[in-house]
Amino acid sequence: MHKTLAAVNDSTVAGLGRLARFFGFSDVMGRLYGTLLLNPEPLSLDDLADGLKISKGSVSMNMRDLERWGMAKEVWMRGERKKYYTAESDLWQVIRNVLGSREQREVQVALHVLGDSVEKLKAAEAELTPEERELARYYLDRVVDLQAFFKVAQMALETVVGSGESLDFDAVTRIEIE
Amino acid sequence: MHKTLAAVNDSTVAGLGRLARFFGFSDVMGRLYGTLLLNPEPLSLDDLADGLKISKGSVSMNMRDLERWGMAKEVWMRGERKKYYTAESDLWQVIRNVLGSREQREVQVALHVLGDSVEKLKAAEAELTPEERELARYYLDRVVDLQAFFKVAQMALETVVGSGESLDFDAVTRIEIE
DNA sequence: CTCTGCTTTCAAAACGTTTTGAACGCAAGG
DNA sequence: CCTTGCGTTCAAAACGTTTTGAAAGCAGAG
Repeated sequence: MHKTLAAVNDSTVAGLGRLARFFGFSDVMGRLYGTLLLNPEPLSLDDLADGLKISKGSVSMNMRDLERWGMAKEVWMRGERKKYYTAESDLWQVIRNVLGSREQREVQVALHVLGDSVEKLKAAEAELTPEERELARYYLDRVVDLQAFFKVAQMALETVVGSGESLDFDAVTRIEIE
Repeated sequence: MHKTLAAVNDSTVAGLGRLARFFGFSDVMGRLYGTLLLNPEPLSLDDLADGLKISKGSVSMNMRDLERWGMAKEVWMRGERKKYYTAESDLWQVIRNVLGSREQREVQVALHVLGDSVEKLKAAEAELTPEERELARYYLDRVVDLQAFFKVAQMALETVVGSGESLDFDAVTRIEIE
């Protein structure tokens, strides 16, 4: 393959590895996704293992995860006994999958815990000594601050996750903040 | 201390540990920050080491990081030889520090690499075989998609980082894809 | 049913990160 | 000066995660 193509392939695959790490996935998942993304044709487990120089076992496990997250799909090649995969190439769909089913849950949990804290602090007020009561108020201020942060996060996530079904990438480059 | 206060303290400190991890910091950093956040008075290294049951060496190193990130400040207590710290309690300030100096750089780098790829692909076109040329076009499409994603991220970051005292939430939800 | 070629599993090994604590450095007080 | 009480450093140990490869599983073909 021409060296320019190889270089672009390498940096893209490596970059998606980084991105995967950033989102809390394994590096390998990102690299597998990148490899699939840059291949017009579906690839088999062996193709992927060879291409990335990792064991087949690892490919097998990571591909399962990629499928679970809606980042890759299995493709049936007629007359073939191997499994073939392609990348889900709609990046926004991938982002929505991840944010929707993982980050949103995290934020919900955090808000729930913080809400609990607020309730507990208020409920306990009666049985506190004056000193403790002062500290409780201090806690309350801090907990409310944290709640504010998570509420913003929640809304931001809802905005992204709830955005239109299919997104036109050419249009994205013309994004504007009012 | 009253058990309610202790419980709220525990869950908040643990939660901030999680949050720190999410943002790519160590768990300990988050817990130290949480401990400081919930203490009206500054704490010494020993206080922190005792409170979190970790070694003084670890506290020392992690506090340095917290300071670097603008998440905690040293406080001079007159007549004391110990170092005392308080948390930077303006959460938005903390968020802006982190996003501004770390995430934004990451995104810049990514955009730069992708821009390079686009250039290289275009420049190499002349010397490619017809097959390679087709693949190059395919690569270009994918790289442009990734660029679009990072541009959105860049704008979102700019919105948050460039916001004033308190984040104008409407601005976040108005990052729109046309 | 058996063989064949592929996928999946999982325990062990490799690897990377975090934590510790002892040694060191440093500054203030005597 | 020395001593004392801190903070910092860093190598070693503990710990956690990822990768591997051999073995087991499974499905289709004959």
